[in-house]
Amino acid sequence: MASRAKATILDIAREAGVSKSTVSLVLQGSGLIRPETAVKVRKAIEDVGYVYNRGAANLRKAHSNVIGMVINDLTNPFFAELAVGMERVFQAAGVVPFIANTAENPVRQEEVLKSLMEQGVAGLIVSPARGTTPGAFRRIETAGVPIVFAMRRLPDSRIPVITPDNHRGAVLATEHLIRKGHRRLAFFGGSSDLVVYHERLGGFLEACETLGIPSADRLIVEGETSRKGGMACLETALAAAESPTAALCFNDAVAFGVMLALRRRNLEAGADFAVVGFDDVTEAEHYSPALTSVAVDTAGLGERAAHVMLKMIQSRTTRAEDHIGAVSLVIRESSGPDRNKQVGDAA
Amino acid sequence: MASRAKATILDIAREAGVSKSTVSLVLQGSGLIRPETAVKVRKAIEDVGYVYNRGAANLRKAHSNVIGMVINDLTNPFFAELAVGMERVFQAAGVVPFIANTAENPVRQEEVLKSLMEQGVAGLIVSPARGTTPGAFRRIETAGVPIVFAMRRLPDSRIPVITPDNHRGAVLATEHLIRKGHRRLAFFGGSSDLVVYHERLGGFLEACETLGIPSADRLIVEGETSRKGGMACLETALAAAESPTAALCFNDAVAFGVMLALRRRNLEAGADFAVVGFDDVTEAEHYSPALTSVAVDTAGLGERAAHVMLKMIQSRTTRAEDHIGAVSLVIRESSGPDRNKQVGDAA
DNA sequence: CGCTATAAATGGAACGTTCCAATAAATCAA
DNA sequence: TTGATTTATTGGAACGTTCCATTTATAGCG
Repeated sequence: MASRAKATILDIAREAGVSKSTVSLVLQGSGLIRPETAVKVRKAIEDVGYVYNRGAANLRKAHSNVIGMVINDLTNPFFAELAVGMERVFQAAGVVPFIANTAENPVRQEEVLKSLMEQGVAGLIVSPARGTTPGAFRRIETAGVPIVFAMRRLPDSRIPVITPDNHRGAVLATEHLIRKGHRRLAFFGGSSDLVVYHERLGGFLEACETLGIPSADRLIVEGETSRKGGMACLETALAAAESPTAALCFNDAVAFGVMLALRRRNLEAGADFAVVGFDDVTEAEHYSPALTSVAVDTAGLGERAAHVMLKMIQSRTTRAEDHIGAVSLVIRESSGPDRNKQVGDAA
Repeated sequence: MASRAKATILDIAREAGVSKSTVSLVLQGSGLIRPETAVKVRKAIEDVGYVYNRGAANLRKAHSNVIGMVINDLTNPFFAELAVGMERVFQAAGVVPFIANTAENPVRQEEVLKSLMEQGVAGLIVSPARGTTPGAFRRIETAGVPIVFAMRRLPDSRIPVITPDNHRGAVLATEHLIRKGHRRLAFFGGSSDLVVYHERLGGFLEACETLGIPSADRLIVEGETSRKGGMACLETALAAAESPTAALCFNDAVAFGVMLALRRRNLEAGADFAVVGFDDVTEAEHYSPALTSVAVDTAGLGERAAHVMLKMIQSRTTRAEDHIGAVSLVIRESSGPDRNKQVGDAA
């Protein structure tokens, strides 16, 4: 079976009785070759079991057709949804995205980026790992390879970013809680080495300010952005002197953790303690009680990021505008008794 | 900034005052070069901002260092965990895995495989999409590129498979339910175009047989392998004349769906209807009630698959033994009142 | 000192493609 | 008929690496 030395363009040229140039033209779908010749060549390709060597091709061609998607945590369904959104667009454009996971580890990220670059990617969409150093992408920038950041930004970088309107989302959610009558509020989860954290926390604080919640009645508990982190946050909060009655969580994972911790204490999310999440992952709707959350249109942002990348590649530029995606509050049961059923308006 | 024509090995040779061959040797970490020379060269590499062109290298080298992981559904945390397990091993081996998602679509899978092959991957780990045609991998086999199937197998293929012991897992789970006193049992979710389905259902039926549950008291409901599918299954089952009191679900997603549907009917999983899942995803433990499930050591299977792949590449063979992973039943609340807290023994 | 053995560095050919300039064949104008 | 134009096809020179066979420098030994 396994025909030894793998077939090259010359083998199929010989097989079809044409020159290698002709085969190359056929491969690229050039309109210059006579249809009958093309058919003959394609048959030879099939017969020989030829596989195209893109590495060799890229040696001469300017651009490759592969795009790298670097994701900081694939096990988080949120980022998986993001990846899927991007994929849809790339597929339609005939581009194959390769996904690489950094597991929130900057060192791993470095390796992954290096490898992708060596592979000759046409562009990179990155959701940077926590703790990424500012210079981590300089190498790539000077190489002239377009990059787009998705969901997360770096403190002082000029790389275009596609992100939801975190500030506005946090404002919407916080206002919602205050309007429900809560006067002592908490912000749960996340840590200050993430720019997103500041954006979301900022929105929370602004809404508190505007609606007259004194800073003494705001509790901020940093923590892991996971279920476990959320559970810890709730424990901390309930141990406080004047404990809060409602919390905006950094993301849905934290919110799920909070709800679990509540249940363990025989408290009910919604009735005894209001919980609002962020990101509105698909699970949120199915939880019990269903989680009120800020919907960010994850897949839509993924699509947008992919489009921006394609545009950048096409116009061979390394610059693009940021995109701040609209958000909306999806009100479900976890934020309190089900009195008003309307959905928050989009930003 | 972006130094135009990107630097090659010759540029850095000139910069360092050595020959291109020397640079190549340094790049490969050959012990032949004098340490001081290596240092000089590495400095030049840094100064010039050189990026290695793996495509060019692969033109001469036998093997590339990239391995493709083709996953049928990245949004399913189960497969994401699998991917993460593989990654761990590959990272340690200095190999970079590229992940591609097929979204359970055979056509997409075809594209993805083609692209990966063109990229010159050293090997492929594949969780085949549902409905994959038997011949889909012939191309790759004849090209002599090693493949391993993970979690799923194809009906009549000689490609090595890494999979959990589905049959045994189903037997364990079913026995557990029967020992709890249930006499009318259901098997929920999945469909017969999946080999796994037959394995799991087979275990269920065998256990029923052995422990004397007549076939009239076994209900089999096919359905989507998702929450939604699970909800539908339960409705169907409760509508039956003599409805079952317990169900083994095809996977955890189905089980979650069943529990949601129970809650909507104001029934409690465990007390009113026993539910057992399959795969034991991390969520299972955190659900309420916590889900009894067959643990398959997902990440471990991923690691195993990666190891097998590395071994195949190293020994340049395209054959390897199948690996059937041990499973264990993790008993939690969803399968009935919390009387016995022990964990099922491994297969 | 000359000779061999070892260590370090090197030039050139090859890998599989693309692309340009050139050719060959067919068509048209005059 | 000849030349110009169009249509298909083709050889050869890149592209950036690796690897083999050499060359050059260094050391060892009698």
